[in-house]
Amino acid sequence: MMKRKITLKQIAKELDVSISTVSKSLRNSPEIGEETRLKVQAFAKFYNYKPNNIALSLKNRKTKVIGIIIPEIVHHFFSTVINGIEQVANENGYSVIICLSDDSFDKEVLNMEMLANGSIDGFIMSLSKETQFKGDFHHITEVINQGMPVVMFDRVTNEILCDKVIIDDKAAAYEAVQSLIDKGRKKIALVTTVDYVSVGKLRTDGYIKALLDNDIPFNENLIIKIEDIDTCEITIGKLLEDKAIDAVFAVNELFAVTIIKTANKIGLTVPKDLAVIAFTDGIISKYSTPTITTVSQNGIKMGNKAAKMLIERLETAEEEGNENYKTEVIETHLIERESTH
Amino acid sequence: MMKRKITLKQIAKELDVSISTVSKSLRNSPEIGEETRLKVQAFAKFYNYKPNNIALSLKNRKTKVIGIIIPEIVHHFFSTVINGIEQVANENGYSVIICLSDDSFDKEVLNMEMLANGSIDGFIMSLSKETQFKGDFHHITEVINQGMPVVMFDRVTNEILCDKVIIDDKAAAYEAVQSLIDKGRKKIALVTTVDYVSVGKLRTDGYIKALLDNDIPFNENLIIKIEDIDTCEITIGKLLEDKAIDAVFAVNELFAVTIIKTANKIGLTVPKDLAVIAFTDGIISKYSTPTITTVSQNGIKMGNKAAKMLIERLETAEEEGNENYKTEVIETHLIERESTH
DNA sequence: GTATGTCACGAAAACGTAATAGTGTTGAAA
DNA sequence: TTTCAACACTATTACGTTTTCGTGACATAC
Repeated sequence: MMKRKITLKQIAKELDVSISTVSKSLRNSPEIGEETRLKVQAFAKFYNYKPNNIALSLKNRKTKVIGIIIPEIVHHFFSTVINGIEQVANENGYSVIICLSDDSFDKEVLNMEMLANGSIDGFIMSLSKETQFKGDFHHITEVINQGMPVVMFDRVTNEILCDKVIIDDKAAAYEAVQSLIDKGRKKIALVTTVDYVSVGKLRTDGYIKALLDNDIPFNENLIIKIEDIDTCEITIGKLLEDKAIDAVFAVNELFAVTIIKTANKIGLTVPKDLAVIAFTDGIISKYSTPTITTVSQNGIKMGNKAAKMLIERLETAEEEGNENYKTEVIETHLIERESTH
Repeated sequence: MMKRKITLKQIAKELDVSISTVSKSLRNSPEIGEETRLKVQAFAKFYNYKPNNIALSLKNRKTKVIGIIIPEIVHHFFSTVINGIEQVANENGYSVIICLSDDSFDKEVLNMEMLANGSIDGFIMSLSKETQFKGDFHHITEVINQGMPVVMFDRVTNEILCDKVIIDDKAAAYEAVQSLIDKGRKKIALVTTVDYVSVGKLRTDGYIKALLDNDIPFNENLIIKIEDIDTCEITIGKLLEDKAIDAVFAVNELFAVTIIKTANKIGLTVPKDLAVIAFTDGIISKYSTPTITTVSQNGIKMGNKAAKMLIERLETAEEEGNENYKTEVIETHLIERESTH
């Protein structure tokens, strides 16, 4: 009971050989005679010897660990991305260490500094709201300058040069709004977030472009920006009652489901009176009543791709200066459900 | 550009003192003269010296990292628990490394072995379905025998002696069913999972006990066990049509929402014709139509507690044999919503 | 019989840190 | 003048690996 893991040194002592001999035996070095080699291997197997990861990390100057920094984890999209990252990480012998920024700049910085001191080989991250708001990215520049690769996904910034994985938010929003127009909807509102969240802005752009391309006048009053989900019902109620709209494009499914519930209270039927379409395909859309048409945002693929890019960069001899950073765009598509039927 | 992190050795060389002097200066040792100390500190600050975590881990024989093994992460309850763990871990200077078992025994074993080789100080885990089915826990016994503390949560087993955090599944199920009875429901069905998932069994026990305590005959035909969520609609439909039940207790919210949707199709109104109550308070229950009454299963608290117990055990001098393992029970309560009104 | 080579293994360095145990210089007490 | 302590620093070890470089013993070649 309570037998600490056995080390090379202990094996060496026990068998009365040198540490080098043990190490070489276990790696099947031809330098070691067969008899000794087999003896060592048998002994090691019996005591279930496994090399110590920390010692290996120190020696090899790499940890085989990927650091993930995301705003929150109780969030369908982000946890899906983690799942995607973990899949390919695991396939390639990497572990993932996860830190949450809680959408706080300070926590993001602290966590990154903590992990950057040798704990991981590279970062995969999505920016916190506060970081995007402040526009301060020095902590990211710093780790990159130290030679630690960073892959950003979803909430990215142009101010940092690194690998990125995103969806074409603008095009996807365009497609969504176009689909509403194709179904004969004329007066389409947009329910979005405040502007400093990069994706929010892009989606707004797509919305506007779709309207204009279809010669529908763009009316600023039909855009409402929500900062706090809990107090948005009044704003949404007003939108629905006053503006006589026949469709809403929401930038996330929480907004969408709130809109539907509010509409029902007012006496509007979805989709007859009001078509609703949402960004971010999550679990709510699938189980809401009516089910909600969404722009799928394939988190798994995004995570897969981000992990692949990071590992690729980690494992190719990093000849300084071949930093041809890529931005991968994950394709989206519309999942048609009841809310726009 | 591309300046690797500076080390004690480099500072020592640069300032022409010994490594020890640098180390001691940075830790404000009185052994070092003020002039030298300040000089070193200034230099270190300028070059943003931070001790290398890996080297510290190797030296101190502890990593300040907690390993988390869970079946899946795209899952409201589990991600909430992670959130709870991360909170207190962070407060105490720990990071979390997360591995997913995908409900596979082999992946669980592999991940644990990987992490157990020095990468972490202790485990927080919830058993995979397959592990519970097989009843094979040797991998857990092994890490415990190596002196690595393990805290299990939610899906636990009696066969392993270690700290545990659970909810009183039986009592909570009892309370839920009792509340249905109090509302005048007589014929209450149970929709649950297959038996080898520990929590499923306990919830069934609570259901039965509540019925019997209220002199309601227990009818085995009113219990249906679902193995695969995707093919359950037929089974559920049959239950609703044939058995003339007036309430359902579902062991998770996915079952609950499926039941409601099926009921609607058949022409039953929830809650008038059918009351529905679910275990596991997640995001679906809150946004479903009607909203679903649930037994809250406070994941944050569970994570908090699990992390506290683990850190407590890690940081108290581990005098061998003071293994008075505890099982903490997190209280639950009913969140009344529309589906049982 | 000397030179060369192979075999089988060991010693030591390196990764970066912290702590224990020295070491040389200075000044003061005896 | 000797002795001892204080001071300010250095050397060394240890954590657990892997790897490079040595080295002694023996055999073969010339």
